[in-house]
Amino acid sequence: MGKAETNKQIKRESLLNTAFDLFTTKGINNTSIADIVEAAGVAKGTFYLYFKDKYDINSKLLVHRSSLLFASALTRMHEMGITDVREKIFFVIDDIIDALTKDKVLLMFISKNLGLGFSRYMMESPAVTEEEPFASATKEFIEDIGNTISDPRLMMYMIIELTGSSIYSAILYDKPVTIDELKPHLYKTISSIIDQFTER
Amino acid sequence: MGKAETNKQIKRESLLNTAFDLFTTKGINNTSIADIVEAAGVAKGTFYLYFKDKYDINSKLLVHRSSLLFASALTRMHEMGITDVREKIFFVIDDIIDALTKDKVLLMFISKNLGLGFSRYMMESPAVTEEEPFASATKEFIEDIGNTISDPRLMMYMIIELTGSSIYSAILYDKPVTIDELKPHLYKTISSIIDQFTER
Amino acid sequence: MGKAETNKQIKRESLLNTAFDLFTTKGINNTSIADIVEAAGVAKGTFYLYFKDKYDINSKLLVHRSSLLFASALTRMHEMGITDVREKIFFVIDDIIDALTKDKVLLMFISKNLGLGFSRYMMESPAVTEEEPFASATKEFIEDIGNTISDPRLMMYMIIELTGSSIYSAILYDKPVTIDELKPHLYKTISSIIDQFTER
Amino acid sequence: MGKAETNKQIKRESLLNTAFDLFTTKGINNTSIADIVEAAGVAKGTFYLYFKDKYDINSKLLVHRSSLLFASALTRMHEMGITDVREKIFFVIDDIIDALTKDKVLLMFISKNLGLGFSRYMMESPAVTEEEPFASATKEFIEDIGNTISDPRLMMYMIIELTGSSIYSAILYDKPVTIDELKPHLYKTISSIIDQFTER
DNA sequence: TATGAATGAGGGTTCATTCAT
DNA sequence: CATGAATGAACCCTCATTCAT
Repeated sequence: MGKAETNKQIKRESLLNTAFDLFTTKGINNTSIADIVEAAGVAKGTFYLYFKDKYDINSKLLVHRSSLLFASALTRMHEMGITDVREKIFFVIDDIIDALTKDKVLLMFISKNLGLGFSRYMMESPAVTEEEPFASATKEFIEDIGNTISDPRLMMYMIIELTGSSIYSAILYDKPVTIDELKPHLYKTISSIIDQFTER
Repeated sequence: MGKAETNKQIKRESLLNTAFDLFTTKGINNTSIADIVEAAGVAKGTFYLYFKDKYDINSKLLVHRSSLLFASALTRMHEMGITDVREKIFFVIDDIIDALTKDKVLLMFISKNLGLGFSRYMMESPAVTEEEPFASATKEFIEDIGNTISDPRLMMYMIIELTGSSIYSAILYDKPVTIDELKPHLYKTISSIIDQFTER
Repeated sequence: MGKAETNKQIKRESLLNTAFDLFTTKGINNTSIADIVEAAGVAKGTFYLYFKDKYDINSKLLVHRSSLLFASALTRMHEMGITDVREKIFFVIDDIIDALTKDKVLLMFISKNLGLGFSRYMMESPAVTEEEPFASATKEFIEDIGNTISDPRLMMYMIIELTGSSIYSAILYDKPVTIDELKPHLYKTISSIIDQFTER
Repeated sequence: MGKAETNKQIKRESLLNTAFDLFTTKGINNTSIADIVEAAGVAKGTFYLYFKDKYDINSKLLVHRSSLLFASALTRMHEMGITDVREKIFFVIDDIIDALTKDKVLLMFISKNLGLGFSRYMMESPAVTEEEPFASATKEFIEDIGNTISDPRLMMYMIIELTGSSIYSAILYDKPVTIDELKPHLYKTISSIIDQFTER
């Protein structure tokens, strides 16, 4: 609780934020630890008190930022009191797309790191995430929709892969169409994926 | 044509193949030019007679290897004498998935380089590809299906993104399901995407 | 005397013992102060309350451990009530060899630190030793044998150098012979050294 | 033979000599590779073309310098046409002591590196020495005296250990006596060691 | 063309030491 | 007395690139 403890958190946060800025601006390969500490205003040795190397800080950033993204979408979903499964899925997807449209830097950061395999990270490796709140929220969501969906994990995998990979270029470069032009087709396809997995 | 000319080609090929092996084994970041020339059996200076740096050799590899993949699928498609558009699309997708299932190293190499944005590379940047045969084949294919498809580029974009991102984990890790378990769902979804874009 | 005083001694001892273990295991060059304090379970700053640096703790260890070795040999010698000079010398040498044969780690530690020049340390530098009991015991011993030996310091120098340097490899590696095979030759040579210095 | 090859040797020699000077002046622990290359007038990277690290250059120096010492003593011995074994041994010992008395820096360098165990290095590890001429010369010498000596290796071990450890302090500090005062006693002792091993 | 020795800037990492708590 | 976060100098080592041969 003391002043020291607070100071530590400030240093850590400062390093995280600075690293995020530099990684998204110059790329992780062109960012040196010297760059990070200089911009963060701490000594070089201090970096190593908090992180193993720049890949460590990078993965911690990734977990933290993308967890927030998904968690806040789920929170809002609950606040809305939505009950229908299809509506739930669309709400979450839509919320995340909106957030990423507003925060293109975050979109680039997440895309570069996850590459193909967006969902692997989101759905499987709780060991990697290490963030209990997020992991449990994801699990809960999948169990929740499991009542009406035959294979909820596979369905979410397909939806997330399709969405994650197709919105990137649309949001950032309006290519091959703008995100607003893409959405109708995307949602129609998602809808048909849900159909496939809905028990009749 | 002469012996010298041949020797040059041998050196170039040797560097390309060696670089591919090292990049896929150790990753491009952990591969130095010293590593490449040593394994290829040429002198350090020789490298610079053929390539600008290791990113240059990497992008040339990417273009070459993935062009072959797509071109050979199209060739086989023509050989089969398929006329139906839907069948054409399925044939090409299936052929590429088969090839990548058999050559996982190539799958990893392509995935790591393209990340999200598989289709951007395949459909758009002729400047990047610089390979006429491949670029024209792609163009031709898109024009070909344009007769029955309302927005062929967007449709191919969605199909390729969905396919490219979802098969990676399935082929390499059998996660969340094996490629054989994924295929029925993938093809059903592709089918519904084609439906969306088919003029009635 | 109080509890605080005791606690201080515990910390100091803990640091000394930990340092000994690490120095003999990893070598002094590969042992950092961070290593020592971590293993000893004290804070970094605490180290500097007791020692100047790792070379300080090393030399204090050396003095302490080798003093004990020699002092206990002399004590046992007195207990035995030996009177003959030649017997005294052999008893002390034998006792130390036995002790070092049983404690090879200590042998390595002393050897590494003293290198050539075993006797310089034992016979001369009272400034380095700073340990009165040990210094006086040595002095007393030399004076004691001075009655029958012409140049007791030089004689002890030669005996100690010969012994100290030849037993190391024999005890640790059985090279070029085992310590038991070496002993007869060693003692015969020591005997002839004593002869040289014995007044007739 | 070319100019390049010569230049390489010059660089290597320069690094070796510079390192020797610095190691003997400042000690190996206080000498950085930056110090060495700066004094040698080459770039940092050049160091690594010839040596693995500073311990590598150190051990190469040790082998080279001490080989020369022993080899030149043997050469002179042969030139003298000495036939008596006892005389041979005394000649070699005397020659080396003379050389080390004249080159105290070399004496310190060798002493610091070999510590106890001078003879282990000289008599046993041909793998460490890697210098054929020296190794074979040593072997030859030992075989040579084997005709009249029962266990020539053990005898040489004892002589070398006694000599190596006792002359150090005498030459460098005149302690406990000067080298000239030590010699008579040393030789008398060596003589009695030879006696022990001489077959009657 | 081909070579490979030489370069030296640059990056990652360690660690003794300090000092506010 | 004791702590341990913070420091930043120092060091090791790599490696893309050049250029005389």
